[in-house]
Amino acid sequence: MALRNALLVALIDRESSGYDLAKKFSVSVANFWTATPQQLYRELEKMEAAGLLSARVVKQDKRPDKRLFSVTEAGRAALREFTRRKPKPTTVRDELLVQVEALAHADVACVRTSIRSHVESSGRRLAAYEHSLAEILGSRTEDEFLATGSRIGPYLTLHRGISFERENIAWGRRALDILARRYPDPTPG
Amino acid sequence: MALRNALLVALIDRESSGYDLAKKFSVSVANFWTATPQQLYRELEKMEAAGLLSARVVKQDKRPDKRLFSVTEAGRAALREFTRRKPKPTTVRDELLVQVEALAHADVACVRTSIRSHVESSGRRLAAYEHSLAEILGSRTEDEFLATGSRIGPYLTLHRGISFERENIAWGRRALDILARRYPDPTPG
DNA sequence: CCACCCTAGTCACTTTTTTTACTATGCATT
DNA sequence: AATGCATAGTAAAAAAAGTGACTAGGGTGG
Repeated sequence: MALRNALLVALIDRESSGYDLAKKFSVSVANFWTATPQQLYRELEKMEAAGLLSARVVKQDKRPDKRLFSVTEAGRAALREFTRRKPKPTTVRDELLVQVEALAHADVACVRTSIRSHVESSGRRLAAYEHSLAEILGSRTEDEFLATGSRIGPYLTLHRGISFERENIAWGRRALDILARRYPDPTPG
Repeated sequence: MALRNALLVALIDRESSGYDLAKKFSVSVANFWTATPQQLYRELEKMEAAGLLSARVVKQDKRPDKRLFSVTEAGRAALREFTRRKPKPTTVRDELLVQVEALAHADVACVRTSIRSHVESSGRRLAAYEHSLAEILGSRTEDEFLATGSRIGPYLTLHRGISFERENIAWGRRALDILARRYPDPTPG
């Protein structure tokens, strides 16, 4: 029932297909919720059955048909009701940190490679979030936006995502430095 | 199969009961993995059956018996093998951020309350992580520790947890400020 | 003395999530 | 001509996770 709320939010301003949502969940929404495409399609069906969403089929030229979902009045009410409840504590599952915690018993070279690739994907997500933020701000400064803008919610979650990814990158680089000192590469000669 | 690795790490330096682990997962391990006590007990059983752990019962005075689990050679090998594989991407599920994203359609007073309580629990976790870090460092400076210490892995994951919680707190406070300006409390008079 | 919390679990059930493999079409490469 | 990639999904099963209730002794506060 939790993915449900994330879907309501993702759909509230714009009707989308499952496919659109899958992309959205791999970028902006990824910031606070992760889900696979299969999860999305299933949950969308259930939500339509529950009357939270309505769907219409759009035929396309040279492309498969798609079903566009939009939030119904009942869906809006459910979302508002959700915002009144106490949110469940954040859950994090980070295999990289499990590997790092196990460092003394690990294959350190592999862990270093994993950290490097983690830093890279944080860099990609950071760029995507910063791009979205720039889009939201438009030509306004942050102060102007904060005084008058309408998308304060997305602004705030994007900022959280941006600082999270920046910290990921800073942490990863520092970890690599420390590991390079403690576990130097075998140098030729 | 992923909780499994987190359990191997949590047990690798010290045999523990399910109950001990539940506490550990609610503090230090919470940093990178979350699990309920039921999950732990179940997974411990399976891991014992798979030969990754061995268990012994300890009778206690004035307390229920407990079963202490420790990692076997096969368990160590499995952990090392795990560190060689590419870690799965981090998953985050944060209902608070879903609520914030929905701000324009939300009960703002409730969301503000949720942010406040989120900031408070981050504060508690931060204090716990900083305490653990101080324990790891002992009387050494960070530089001395980094040059000679043996618990580099836990040091690094704790640092990640600390910066994460600090960012949570900073973000939450800023969000509350912004919301206070945009949605002022109804002032009497 | 009762209510409640701490230790140390177990059991049953339900929901959620992940994994794997499919169906189709069109477009651009090689 | 075959290959892979993007679009736009569907299906089924297995694994993992979450919820709630229960046992049982001991200690603590009011």
